[in-house]
Amino acid sequence: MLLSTKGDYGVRAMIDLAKHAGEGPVQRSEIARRRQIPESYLDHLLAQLRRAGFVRSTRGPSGGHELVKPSSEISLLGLLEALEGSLAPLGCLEPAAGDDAAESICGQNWVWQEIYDQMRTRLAAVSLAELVEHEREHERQAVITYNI
Amino acid sequence: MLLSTKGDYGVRAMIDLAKHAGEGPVQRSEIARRRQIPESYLDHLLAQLRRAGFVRSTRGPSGGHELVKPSSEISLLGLLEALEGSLAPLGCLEPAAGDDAAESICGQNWVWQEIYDQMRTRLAAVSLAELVEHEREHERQAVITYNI
DNA sequence: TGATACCTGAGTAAATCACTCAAGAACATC
DNA sequence: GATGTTCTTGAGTGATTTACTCAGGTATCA
Ligand code: FES
Ligand code: FES
Repeated sequence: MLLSTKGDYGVRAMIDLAKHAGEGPVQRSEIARRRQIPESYLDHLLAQLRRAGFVRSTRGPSGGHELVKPSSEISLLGLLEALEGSLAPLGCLEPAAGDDAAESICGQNWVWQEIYDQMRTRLAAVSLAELVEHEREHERQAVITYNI
Repeated sequence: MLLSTKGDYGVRAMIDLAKHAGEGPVQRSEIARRRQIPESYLDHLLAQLRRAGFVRSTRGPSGGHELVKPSSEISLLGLLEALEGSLAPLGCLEPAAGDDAAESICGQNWVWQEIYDQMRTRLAAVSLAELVEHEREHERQAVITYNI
């Protein structure tokens, strides 16, 4: 598995923040409840997101977290790489300082390089705003189904 | 990282076998040396590949391993899935019996489903024979470079 | 029968994962 | 300025996975 809970939870949290953007700070306890994330674990993820410059936070009563940039300017790629580090499917694909000796010994390198590039391109093209929109659409569908 | 050394070593070994197909059994010690794989570890990988039906082996002096099918009929996808299990980048994408409740709670599901499908399609389209051919090409290039 | 090679399962050190806990620092309100 | 709320940080932990090794066994050939 390429993504750990870190990436998954982190994106969930960001979707939540994006959904409530402009309504003032959102508290971690609310995010945790709504998105089913252990609260004490979410702490660390929010800290990481803040250090990465995606989120700003205020302390004290009625404090919480909010997005720094508009959600349309945040790509899924940027988010996930901030949370997970490199998304490379293989160690030898990481840009880890001139260690391309592996290619000569291992013949599947090029296929994975292709796949990795495609993956990154796709992830870069998806914005947080799009994820929120998708979720809203999904909710509408659910309501319609329920009403029938 | 999606792939562990298991998948990497396993494919390396298979490339080696494909390269020497038709020349009788290849010994694990040779594979290990040529492909830089710990020999005692390779044992387990070859056993797994045999159980998965990719390789047949003969014991005793001048024994070893050889491919069961022609290398053109072995896809990289089949190989890797036999070695690594599912290649799903996220737990919730595994076909693990009607657990699609995750989609309703997590909004990035669909993007990864797309990426996963593309990845599998690409991997299915690459055969072991192609990997060998690529490696041969690479060797030729290296020789030319060396000669200049 | 003995040398050669594969086969198998147990074991293991190190790393990573998915958290929890506890102490602290900033902030708002009364 | 005391109090309670909320974020902040680091340390610690059990479970799991990774990447192996090792010891003993089995089949085959000469
Ligand atoms: S070492 Fe990179 S693909 Fe094998
Ligand atoms: S739970 Fe599957 S993408 Fe988040």
